Amino acid sequence: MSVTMGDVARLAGVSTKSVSNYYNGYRYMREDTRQRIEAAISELDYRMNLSARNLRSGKTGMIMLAIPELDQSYLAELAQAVVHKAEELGLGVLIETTGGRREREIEVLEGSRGRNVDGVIYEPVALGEEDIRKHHGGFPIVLMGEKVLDGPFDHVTMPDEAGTRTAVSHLVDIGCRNIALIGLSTTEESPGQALRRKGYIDALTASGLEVREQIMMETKRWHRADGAAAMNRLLESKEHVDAVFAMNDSLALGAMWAADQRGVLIPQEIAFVGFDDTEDATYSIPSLTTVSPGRDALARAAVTALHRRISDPDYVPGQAPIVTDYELIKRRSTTR
Amino acid sequence: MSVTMGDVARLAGVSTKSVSNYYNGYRYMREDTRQRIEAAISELDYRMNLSARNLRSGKTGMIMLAIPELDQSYLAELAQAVVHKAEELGLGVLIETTGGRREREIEVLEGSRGRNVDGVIYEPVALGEEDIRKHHGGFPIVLMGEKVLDGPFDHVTMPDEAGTRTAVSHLVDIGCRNIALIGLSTTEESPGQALRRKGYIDALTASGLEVREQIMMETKRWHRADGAAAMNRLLESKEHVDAVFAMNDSLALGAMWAADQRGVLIPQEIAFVGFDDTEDATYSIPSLTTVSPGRDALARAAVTALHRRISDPDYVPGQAPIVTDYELIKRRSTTR
DNA sequence: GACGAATAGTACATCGATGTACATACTAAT
DNA sequence: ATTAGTATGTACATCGATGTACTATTCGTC
Repeated sequence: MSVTMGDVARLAGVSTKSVSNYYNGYRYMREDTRQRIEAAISELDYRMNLSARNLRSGKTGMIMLAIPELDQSYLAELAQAVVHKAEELGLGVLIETTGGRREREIEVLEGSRGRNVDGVIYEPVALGEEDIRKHHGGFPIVLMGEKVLDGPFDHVTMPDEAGTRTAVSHLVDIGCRNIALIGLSTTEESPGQALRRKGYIDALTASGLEVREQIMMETKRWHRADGAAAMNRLLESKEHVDAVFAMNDSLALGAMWAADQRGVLIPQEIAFVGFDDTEDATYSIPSLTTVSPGRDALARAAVTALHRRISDPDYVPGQAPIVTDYELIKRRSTTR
Repeated sequence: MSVTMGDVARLAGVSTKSVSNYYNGYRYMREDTRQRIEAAISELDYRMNLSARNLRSGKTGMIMLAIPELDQSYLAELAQAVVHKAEELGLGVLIETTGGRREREIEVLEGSRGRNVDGVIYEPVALGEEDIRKHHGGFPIVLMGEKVLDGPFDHVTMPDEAGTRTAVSHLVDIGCRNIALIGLSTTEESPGQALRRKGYIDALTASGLEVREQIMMETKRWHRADGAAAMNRLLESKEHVDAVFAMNDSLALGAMWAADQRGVLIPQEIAFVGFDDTEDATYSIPSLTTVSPGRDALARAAVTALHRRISDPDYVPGQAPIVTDYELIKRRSTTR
């Protein structure tokens, strides 16, 4: 059927092991042997069967990235960064989307989605500490998002709380006193969500402002449509609002859009801040002030940690999570 | 080391083949045998070694999606759709980004990126007909984008030319007479790009309008930043322009942003139309008129065709490309 | 010119699931 | 009672690359 290493070896007049050695960069090989092998490979148009290599070596050279969805700017940009970094290390990336649904997240965690990977970078949304401990399938995992438990996992995370605090404080600094929140969960809260909520409340409290439940809006997901819907509810409620902090850029952009539709002047009447610093935020009209959470650094850290965990059997996952730096990017949506 | 099928078989008191049969849904198995096997599996917490299965069966259950980049809304949304459809068919998706670079595209095509996949969905940008014919590595491929050659490939494509013509005609209909184009290539043109250019020129010609090279702007890539830069050049050139057709939504949004920055009124002074109907376009301020190219249908068609090609040895790739339907979505960026 | 170290290459078993070919048991109909 | 299916299960070779363990050759140095 297909060309095997044995065929190449025969043509080159060497053993299959020598061909294998050639591919694996074995040091001790005479130049002419190498050339004969190369000639045989191209003559036969040989391509190695990776399933066989994987079986024998016990590795696949692939990692899985399990995220809620790809069609959200932040996650797409994150995925892109992960793919890039993985490529540098010679790893392929299999992308699995969970839709943030519990049952799918458990499947991924148990490994019953049964993909052939050496390890997983995993962003849980719906699963809590107990679930993760219980369903973990035994393969290397790097968790993105807050450290929810001690366990044999690396954690990489962004400064949700501090970033949010800084963002909300900035709104206070420019004179806002009625700062709405968009993005609370309608169901169970993800860890990152909880921390952003906490950051918001702390910032208000620290500035002596009242925390008003009426202007803390829930959304089902974190897309533009959800932000727009939440903003509409907020405007219809007639609560006084002079600023909005949204839990991510998509929500903020959707909210801005809804406000604009109703003739609200941005930022004069209502200022907006988002979180994530996606490309969209730079080029929105008006451009959006947002928290840049070190997305690339996060992706690099995750892939690097996973790679180390896979290739070094003695590696022990760090107990402290890796936290990236953040920066508040001030743009026109908060320029008064 | 790890639990094998043999261990399960021993515990259940059957042969390994029976365990294998269990996994593969073999019809003839007594209920109590099935239950013993299930019990043994969960007792041992057994997980099948997929490399072994892949080696033996010659398939991997994985397909590759090779696209220029993930951090562009259209491609992210496309990837999401592909992952979803693939999941329905039980396939995993490995994502490889080429950056639109020739050498990377060739690597993918030759299979020297050496990933373990049954087939590839491939969106070439920098490669021409000759390249594809020459470098094709022999595995099933579905090409996205214009049909560049006859060969053992399925093609799925969007109505680039007709969509563009409709979009530009709409600008004429609302009274625009000086319609700029943004998104020409600085280097070699991709097939889709060529067709959009053609659609633009044809629409102008059909309306008796002059085709002016001075207002046909080149961009290096198709991101917002490129659109903004092109718009700035256009505005600085002092050429009279009352509308912009951009080759995709990102370019259009970047261009709109740049125009807004310079105080241009949108759409009164300049109207904008994009292509792709990404989520961003719905929620931009003002919302963007754009061509919806049937993204989901495209993704479904591509995955379905590839799946059939992989699983049915008699399947012969269609000679005619699969072309999706399009629709012009009219929004505020062209409402006068 | 003899010895150890470095260099170059080989034969064969092995990774773990599945296809092939075959052996029973059980049922229903002749 | 015999036959012909149908249902249920097994033994063993096999997929293709690589690790192990071993042999053979070369080289520098005392």
